[in-house]
Amino acid sequence: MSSSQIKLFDIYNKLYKRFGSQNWWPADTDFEVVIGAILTQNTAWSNVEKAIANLKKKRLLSAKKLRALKLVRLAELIRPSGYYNIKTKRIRAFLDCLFSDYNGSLKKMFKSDLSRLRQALLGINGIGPETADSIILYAANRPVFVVDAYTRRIFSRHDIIKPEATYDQIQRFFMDNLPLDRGLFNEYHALIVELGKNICKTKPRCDICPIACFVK
DNA sequence: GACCAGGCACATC
DNA sequence: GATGTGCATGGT
Repeated sequence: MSSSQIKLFDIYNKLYKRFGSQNWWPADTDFEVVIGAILTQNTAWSNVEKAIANLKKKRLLSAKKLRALKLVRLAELIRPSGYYNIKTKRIRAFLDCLFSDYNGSLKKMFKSDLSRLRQALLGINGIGPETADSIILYAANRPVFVVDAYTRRIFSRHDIIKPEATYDQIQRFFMDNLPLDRGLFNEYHALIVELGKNICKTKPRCDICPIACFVK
């Protein structure tokens, strides 16, 4: 094993030991994962939960129901998640793609091979690499590594990646140095988020960041 | 009241 | 290609 491989396994093991299984994604259906992935863009999950709860309460959390909903009504329901006007358009854009290209069926959409699925998702306005990969990993159950702000912050602080590395470069680093295991990728990303939520809020904390005791 | 959160698109240079 | 800005609510 290379030193990068050893480091990534070591960090994973330490995170798992510290935080345990995260059981991601917190959703009842694949469609809920998709909506949650869009709603959580640059947003605290606690706010997303309120928006999802609104949709669930009205029994609207399905592709068909949401598609039939007026945009102002959708915006009103997802309001607690913030950026609600933009997110309304993004959800709509996803649904447009889902219905025009896959007959409204997530199952059909997820059947295409991994790179075609990723390209299709990235082609939707409002779905960038992290949202696309979250959908692919946590809804389509395919092995892609999800990179987020915490991943960059934590791993660059520990000199494992460069802070200026692109999304694709960081993703490649993880996927080149870990087995392509969707269970592992699922848990690893969730653990990184859990660590980030707990301690890695602002840059100046780096020196006293408790992650040091996990990594070093 | 400031700062942040599981991003992304778009404008401008 | 790099850098800056708008989008918005709710918790600390």
